Amino acid sequence: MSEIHLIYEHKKIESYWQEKWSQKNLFSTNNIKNPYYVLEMFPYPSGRIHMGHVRVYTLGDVLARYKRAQGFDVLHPMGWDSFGMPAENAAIENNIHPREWTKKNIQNMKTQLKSMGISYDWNREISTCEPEYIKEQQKIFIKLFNANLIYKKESWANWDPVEGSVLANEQVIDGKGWRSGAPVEKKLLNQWFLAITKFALPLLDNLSELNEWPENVKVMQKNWIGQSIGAKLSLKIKTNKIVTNTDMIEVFTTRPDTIFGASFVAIAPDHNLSKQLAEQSAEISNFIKEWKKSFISEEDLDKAPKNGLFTKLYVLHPFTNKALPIYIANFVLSSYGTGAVIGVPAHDQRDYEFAKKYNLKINEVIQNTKEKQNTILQKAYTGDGKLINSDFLNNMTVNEAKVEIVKRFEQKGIGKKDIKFRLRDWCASRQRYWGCPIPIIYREDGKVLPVEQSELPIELPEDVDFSKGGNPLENHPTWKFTRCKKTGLKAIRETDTLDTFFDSSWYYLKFLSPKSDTNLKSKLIERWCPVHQYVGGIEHAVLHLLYSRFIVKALNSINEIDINEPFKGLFCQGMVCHKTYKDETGKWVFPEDVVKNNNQLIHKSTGKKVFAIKSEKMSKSKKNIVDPVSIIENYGADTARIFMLSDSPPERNLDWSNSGIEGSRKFIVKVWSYFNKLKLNDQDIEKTASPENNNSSDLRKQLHLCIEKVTKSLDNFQYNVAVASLREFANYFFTLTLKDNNILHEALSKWVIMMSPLAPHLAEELWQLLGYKNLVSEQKWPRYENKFLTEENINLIVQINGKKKLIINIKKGLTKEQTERIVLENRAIIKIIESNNYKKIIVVPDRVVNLVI
RNA sequence: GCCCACUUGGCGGAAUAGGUAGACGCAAGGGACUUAAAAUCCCUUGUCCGUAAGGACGUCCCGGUUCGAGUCCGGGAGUGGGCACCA
Repeated sequence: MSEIHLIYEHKKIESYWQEKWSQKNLFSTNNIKNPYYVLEMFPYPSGRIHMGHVRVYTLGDVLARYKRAQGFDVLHPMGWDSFGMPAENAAIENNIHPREWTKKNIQNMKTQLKSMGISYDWNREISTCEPEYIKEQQKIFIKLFNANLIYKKESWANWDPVEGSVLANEQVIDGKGWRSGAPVEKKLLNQWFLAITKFALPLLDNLSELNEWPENVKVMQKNWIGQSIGAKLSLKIKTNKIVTNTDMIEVFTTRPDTIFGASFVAIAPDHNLSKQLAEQSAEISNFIKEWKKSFISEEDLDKAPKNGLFTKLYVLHPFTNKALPIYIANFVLSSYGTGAVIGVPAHDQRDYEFAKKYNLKINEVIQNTKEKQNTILQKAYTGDGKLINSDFLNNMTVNEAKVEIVKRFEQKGIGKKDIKFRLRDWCASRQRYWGCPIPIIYREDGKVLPVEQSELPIELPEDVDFSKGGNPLENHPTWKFTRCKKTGLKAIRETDTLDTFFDSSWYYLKFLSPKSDTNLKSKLIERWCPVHQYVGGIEHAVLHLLYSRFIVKALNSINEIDINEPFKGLFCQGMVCHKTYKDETGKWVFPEDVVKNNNQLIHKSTGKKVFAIKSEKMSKSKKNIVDPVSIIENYGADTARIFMLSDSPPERNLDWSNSGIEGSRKFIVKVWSYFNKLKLNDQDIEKTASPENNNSSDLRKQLHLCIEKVTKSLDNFQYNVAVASLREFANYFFTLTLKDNNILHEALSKWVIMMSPLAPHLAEELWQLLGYKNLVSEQKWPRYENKFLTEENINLIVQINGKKKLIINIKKGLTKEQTERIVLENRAIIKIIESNNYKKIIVVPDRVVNLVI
């Protein structure tokens, strides 16, 4: 029999089915009977997709297609996080307008995303730089402004000298700009802040309700918010000859129970009192000057020695009336708590180090009850124990003492319970052009006012000059000059633009009304939100995800929205990694330039030795990027998708390998060739629908096992296991033909439906080869039936002392006694128990029998 | 330093409730087809002993609970991530 040599033309096949889906408008929904909102973090339009995008969008698409097959009304939109620095850099470097550059990039990336065959509803496409988006965002800004949740304040900002802009705290990594890598400087600026700290407690508390979020993300947010429960306490300054307008110092402590161990008070160098003292003392002002210099280099903070300067002032201990010296100390932060601490060297490591250095008393007040330790402390003891040397607190536990001492503070009117957070308000000002304009005017009479609703959106001027550096909006000849609509008074526009994290903190709401005004109180939001499943990188664990939660809570608190959390389910995928190589000089080498010669790695063209470094996240600088566009071109989207889903669990890192992508391709071609050989027409379908015979019962069992495994794996985000189960079943049916199995057609049909979320183009092609005229993307997900899974016989494991000795195939459902008899009558077992009388027998019916000898 | 996660063959990884460890794939080796190669197909592949039948060991290390532990508990090591003078 001559066989026609077939070639799997992925380009033709994939574009054909993409066109079909689009014609049928298959992925568009306006039904909200059974809503399921799948969202992947939208990309910055850099112009080219990378493997990280391929992975996250494949994962999201599998879920969207799977849920659609299960009968959900799936919302699966895509848009563009299109404001931000790179567009402005491109404008400066290539003399192209940011808008033009961005639009071109969006076009390119959209084409690339479309070639992946993802089931997006492109009718809902949004872009954060468009007027419709800006308008809604400015409305939100004004709402928050009017509710006093946005305010302006002068503050030390992290100034990135390369970007020429401020950075949020979380955009500073190791004292360097997160994007530019330049050392960050301190600069005093008047900037807009969002009052996220007002929501610190609900942001923290509601984490426990997010039970479909990964635990590690919640832990990161918890640490980021950083709640400390303690007490604040006012201490009276003993002699106040020098300072006239301060006679109390307020301190915050989480260990009020150790109050009797206090031996000093330390204040921050930029504490108010320090500033006042500096005016009168050259020594103090010099100390502060020195501190300011070291303030800029923030590295090795823990290694930095603890320095302090005695102010010659004392406070009075509130209970013993003893005088405690006041120090100005470099380890006290003005930005946390009250900028002043009470030093208890015996029970705080920092205080301990400080006390050792300046010869201050170390008074032990907590006794470790578990281990008897020497009174000569080697380091501070911070654990639990019994209070000693503490007057009325003696013999209490730490927790009892905390409660009691706060009571005493309150009685004396000197302090009370207090909670502090590490979280800082969100600085949302950027001194940049390519961002959402802040809808605020400064009127000539000094009033700071939001722009009138009717004037929205405030758009960016198109004619800008980037050549001068600095903020182009500030430098624009006319844009910022305006008038107050109500009074006609002259006014100047705010020239700062918004941090792009503001743009991305509410975009999931905009998808619900992409083309019209967004009504935050609409039924649409109530029905579709919170997003059922959000998918994205863990790098956004605290920034984007916390800001989004805050925006929703802030709007909710002023009754502008009815939801309280933006994302019900969250999934964080791992990175895509690839081998890296370095040559002897330490320079990165492209993996494709490395060849193996006599068991040594050498550079293809130079012949020099190279060394394999571990697999790392794909990045340009490490030269280990694999371009998805060329992979899709050469292998097809389905091959790329299958590779992305195989082997590694989605939450872990995925190692790119050429053999892996080849393997995926082989699988696809093999399946397709098999279906081609079976090719059917309508009549054949009817023929195969003959009554079942014995031959097919095993196939049916295997099929239902496969359906069960795939369904459960997909439900648990174990996409690698789903692929494995689908391949396992394929290995089984590859050996079958329609002639000898009358339910093969049905089995293959169900298998193809299960393949369709993973490799949708291939699945459509196979569906057609099975003789169907409709689309597999419209089919219902198959159900597994337990009646086909129940087996007549099972393999009973027989163990001796817990070690597997024998497997007996017996009838399922036998009683304990029946099972025991079968085992004890088994010849091999008799042999064993004849020589060693057994002491005990454990029988778990249908599973295991264990003989103890 | 503090907090969290992870550790299973040569590699990526499977393993409802503690009950056949290594599914599925990659790599490797052998064979078939071919003038040859590629492609494809078939077989082998945790380690050790044994010609074999078979046996012993084996899920980072040490200990515990249990008839039975990759899975539960205690201690330790290593890797990765987050926070880091936060009082």
